[in-house]
Amino acid sequence: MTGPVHPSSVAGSAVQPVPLSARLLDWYDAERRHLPWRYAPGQAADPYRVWLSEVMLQQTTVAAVISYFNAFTTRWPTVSDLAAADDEAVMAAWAGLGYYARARNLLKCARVVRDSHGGQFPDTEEDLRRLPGIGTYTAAAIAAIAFGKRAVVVDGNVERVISRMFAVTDPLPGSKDQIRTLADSLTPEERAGDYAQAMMDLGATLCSPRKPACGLCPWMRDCDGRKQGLAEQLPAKVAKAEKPLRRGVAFWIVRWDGAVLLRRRAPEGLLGGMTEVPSTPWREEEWSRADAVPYAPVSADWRPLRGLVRHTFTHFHLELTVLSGVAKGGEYPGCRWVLPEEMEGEALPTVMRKIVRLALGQG
DNA sequence: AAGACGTGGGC
DNA sequence: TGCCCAAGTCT
Repeated sequence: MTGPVHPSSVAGSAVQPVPLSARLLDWYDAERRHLPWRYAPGQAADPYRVWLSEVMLQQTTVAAVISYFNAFTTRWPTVSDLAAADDEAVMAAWAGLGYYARARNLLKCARVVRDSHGGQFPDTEEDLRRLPGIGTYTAAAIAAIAFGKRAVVVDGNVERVISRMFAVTDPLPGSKDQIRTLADSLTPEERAGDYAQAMMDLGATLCSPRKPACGLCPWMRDCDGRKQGLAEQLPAKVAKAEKPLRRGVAFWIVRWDGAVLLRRRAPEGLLGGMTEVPSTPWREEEWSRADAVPYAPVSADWRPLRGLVRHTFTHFHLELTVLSGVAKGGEYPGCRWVLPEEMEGEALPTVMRKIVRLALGQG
């Protein structure tokens, strides 16, 4: 045997090997999943919806994205609508999805498209790459899916598929260039968008991180990783650093009418631009009451709430205790009074909603 | 050019 | 329970 056996496209003696890409596309056509941002074959993709979905899907599961995508496209049907939106409204609509720099860059990008591109997304990877929040992957994905351009689309799924297919044992992220070159070698000229989505779908379904369904894979016979019994162990990755534990004290400040004092976080950095329950900084050292209270935006007769809020971010664990106090009201810099029934519409990230839940539960 | 940057689900 | 993971980007 000199190489992989390819099925023939036509029965007969003139055996034409079917390229790997064609076999993947056949699989995709048969297994095509219906997602709100996906279009029927032959239907023109709306670059706005492609862009929005790709940004939402960065490091985020399909299941988590669907309701946000539907909410955004209903409320802001075009990139011009989004460009005209209030920052606060967009941040509130994004609340819970995570990686909030994406939402800040989403607005920046929409406004650049409006102001510098006549309201139309550019159609080349190079120009897309210049827009805020669009990196190598997203530029390639939009070029391929929205504009049908051949592009080497490499996300985490593709890295997994390719590293298995070619039995790349060097660990990520060092092997990224190698994987990109190999991915390039398989990428066809035709059906660029379908091929990109097919690769990602393959990684998301059959070629999954654990228990890959090799028996159903259109590339089963060609996969070096499977042949070598390595598939499930790939891609290799360098070990991640341990997450430190940080601690903080949050201040649940209630006014006579039940309104709670919330604060706007700094525009950049962790949870940048989002709303918070005021708190001390988060540090590894434990807080004494005397250490913490000077960070409260108001003075009050503090009473500790029962329990603890635990939350894990990408790079640290967080434990928050909560001090509750009653304040007279008034204005405080960067702060607003919000009734509990209005919390829903606030740009409160999940960790902050955990504090709200804890406090309201002891109302 | 490592590290910052969220969250929820699965095992 | 705790760790790994998901359609990455920015600095």
